[in-house]
Amino acid sequence: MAEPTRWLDEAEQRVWRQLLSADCRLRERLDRELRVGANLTLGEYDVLVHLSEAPGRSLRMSDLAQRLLLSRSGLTRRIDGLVRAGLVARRPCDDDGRGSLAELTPAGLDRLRGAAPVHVGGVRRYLFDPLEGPDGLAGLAHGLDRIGRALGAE
Amino acid sequence: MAEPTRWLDEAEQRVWRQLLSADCRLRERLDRELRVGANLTLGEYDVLVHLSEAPGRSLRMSDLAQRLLLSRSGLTRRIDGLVRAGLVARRPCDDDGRGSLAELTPAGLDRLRGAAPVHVGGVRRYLFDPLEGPDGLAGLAHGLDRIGRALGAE
DNA sequence: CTAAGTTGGTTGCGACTGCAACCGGTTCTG
DNA sequence: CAGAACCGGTTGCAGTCGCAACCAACTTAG
Repeated sequence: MAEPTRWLDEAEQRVWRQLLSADCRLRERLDRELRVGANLTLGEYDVLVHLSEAPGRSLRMSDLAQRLLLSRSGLTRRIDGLVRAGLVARRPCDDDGRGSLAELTPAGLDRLRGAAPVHVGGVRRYLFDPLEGPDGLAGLAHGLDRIGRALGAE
Repeated sequence: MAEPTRWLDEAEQRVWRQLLSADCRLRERLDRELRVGANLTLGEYDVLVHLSEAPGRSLRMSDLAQRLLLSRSGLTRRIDGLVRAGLVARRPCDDDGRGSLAELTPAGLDRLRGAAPVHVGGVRRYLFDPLEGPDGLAGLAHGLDRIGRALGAE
């Protein structure tokens, strides 16, 4: 085999670096806005969103960890913090003695309602407004979809 | 003011989540491949790349930190590791007694040459191959460019 | 029914990061 | 030519993360 390595041309290199940079700065910005506007981390916000969309406003820990692209231990600690803050509660799982459910509390739902406008505003401002245009969104969506499939494959 | 918050529609929500997910998994994958294939972190690789492209294969610490989107303290420690590994050397800055230069060593350049094919292969496999197609790259590039400008503005 | 294997969640540990404080060197100001 | 303000780099500290080890509960095989 020993393929001779097809290097990246100028344009590809620029796109690649822009992707890393844009994403990094985007996360940073949104996290900061969320912290000052709703006293929530982007990661914590993500937990609340996923729980709020789940039936019963609750999810198994492992399930939630997978959706958040987080290790199980990472989720354990993130939930610890949210429990301390009273935004999430742990419940034992009825049909599996090992399991825990993370459940959104009323306070958690309130906090989420306060945070959502801040977050959505940022996403609009930094992501979708700049993409405004005919091919922008569709092209990006298409590309991301195919990248996602490639990542999910092997 | 008190705008009524324009929520994200279904498609926008999907794009946004895919962007976060794709980028997260992409970084993870590339980092892992680089670790096993060249014994380098993605962050360390990034340092070597930037140094190798700089005149004199060296850069001021602050300058480098900015390019890497890293805090100064973060860079100090990343360079610490690379110095211990013999891939980078610190040199005092001639025209400014406070400054330090990070300089790529010959060993660092060798290591970079070994790592580059691994990294480029991954970027091709997970980013550009999936984007193959007429509008894919151009659309994504355009979008990223505008996002970058929006992030850089305020 | 019991023993082995598997799965869900937590904990110890080390790695990495940013912020704030700090120190020496530089530049501005009177 | 001082003294103040500033700047570049490093360090203490706290927060977050993944991996490996662990325990308890479920499942499967004999």
